[in-house]
Amino acid sequence: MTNIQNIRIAVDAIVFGYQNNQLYVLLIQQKFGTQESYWALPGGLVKNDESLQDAVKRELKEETNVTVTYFEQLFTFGDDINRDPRNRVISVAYFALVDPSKLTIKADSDADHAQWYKINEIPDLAFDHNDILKKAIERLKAKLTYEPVGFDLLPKEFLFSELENLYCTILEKEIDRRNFRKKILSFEIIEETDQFGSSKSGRPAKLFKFNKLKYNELTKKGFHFEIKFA
Amino acid sequence: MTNIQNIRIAVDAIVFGYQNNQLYVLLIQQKFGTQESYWALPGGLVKNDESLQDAVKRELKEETNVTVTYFEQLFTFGDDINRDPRNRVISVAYFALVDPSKLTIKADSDADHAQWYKINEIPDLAFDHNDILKKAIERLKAKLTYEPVGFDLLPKEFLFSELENLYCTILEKEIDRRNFRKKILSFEIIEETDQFGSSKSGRPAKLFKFNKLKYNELTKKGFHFEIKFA
DNA sequence: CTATATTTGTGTAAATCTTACGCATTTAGA
DNA sequence: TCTAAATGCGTAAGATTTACACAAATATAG
Repeated sequence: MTNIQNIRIAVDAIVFGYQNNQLYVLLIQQKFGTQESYWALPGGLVKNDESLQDAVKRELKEETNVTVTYFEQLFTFGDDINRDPRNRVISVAYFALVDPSKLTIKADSDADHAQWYKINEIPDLAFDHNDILKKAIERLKAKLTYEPVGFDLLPKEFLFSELENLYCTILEKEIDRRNFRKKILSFEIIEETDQFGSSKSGRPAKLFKFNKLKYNELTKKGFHFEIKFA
Repeated sequence: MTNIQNIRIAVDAIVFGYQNNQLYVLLIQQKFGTQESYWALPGGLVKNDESLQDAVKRELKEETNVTVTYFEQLFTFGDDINRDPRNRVISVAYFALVDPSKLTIKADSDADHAQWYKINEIPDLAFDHNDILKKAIERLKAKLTYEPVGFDLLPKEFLFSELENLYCTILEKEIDRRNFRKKILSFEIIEETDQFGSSKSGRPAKLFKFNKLKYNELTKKGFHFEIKFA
């Protein structure tokens, strides 16, 4: 019998990206270990002198070359003692959002191979990563309705129809286009630019941008972002 | 230089109780260590073969003799590398609710001393426990508005005025008594009993009880509990 | 160059929900 | 028996949400 604690602590990142009316997650392919060849969430062990947040950022940089725009702790997975067959590992999962349009992921390094996966084409992942991802999707859905995180998945300037499609796609719901627009505009946290977006056909649409400063101010005054659907 | 991870993993519990129109937190007094004589949240190191949840329950039982009615993971504190001056310790904090009226806490053991503290009379706590508590209070406030957790703080049978006071006290807001009652009753998740509660003066009031089964059924059908205030 | 398909931008009436109140009822105690 | 205290119920005004229709601006097919 030993009293010495022998538990590793790791971090994992669930990075969501949105493009072409599709929600994606960033996965990496394990190149070694018992879970070899399985795809997995980016992550790894925390260093002794490193904060949890720094650990996630470092792993993301190392494994995928991605820097995220939104970032928060999701949940700590440590109830299944054998979630990692090698050792007892407790993992602090982080939830992150990024606009994938402007970044290049590490696609062909020696060690790891990072890739965007469509949310409804996720394979069997290593460890309990399918569970972790499930929880992250729930969080994303919930968060979309009560915080303006959708903008972190879009380019700085975006079309109203893109925002609308993002909500429809991720929440898997029908939304009345007109009521949605009215609601969002009533918050006065997004602004019209003088640019027009490029669409294939139909009337050209103005580009909008999210005014985060304004949002923060309003929040301080008691404003609460909320999108509900029938 | 060493590559060996040397980080401990602990759990802490923030146990809320409500009595006499007051919100309380359960604290224990440290009997050893650098933080001796400081009050602290109950908690301790996770054992190698123990789930996080079991660790919290065990520590609570050992240190305070309390078994909680509601229980969920709050947050993992691991960004401040020196939050524990002895070692690097990452702590998974759990948020718990209990009706204190029916239980006896461990008040005078050799090792630890557990005690309810009024939420606005909290002393300087050990480690970063004041921060943890702050986050727990925020969670409690938020949760009260979108999940029926208030009932876990009350006896099985309660007066409407007790429920109302609980909301007023914890959320630190004025509520219109009549609108509050109407709202809660409209959910059809609490039931009138044929018992009457004992009040000092005024018209006697019926006791009510929360029908958790009904709530779960309704939730499956898409019902969403929500209490908002002006 | 005209007609058609496609997407954007705006408005309004009905229904629902929230808010702000008033008053009668039932008890304990002066 | 009168008063204070608390409960229980109701309703009108205001605000918000929902459902739905049509004109405007462009690309493309003919």
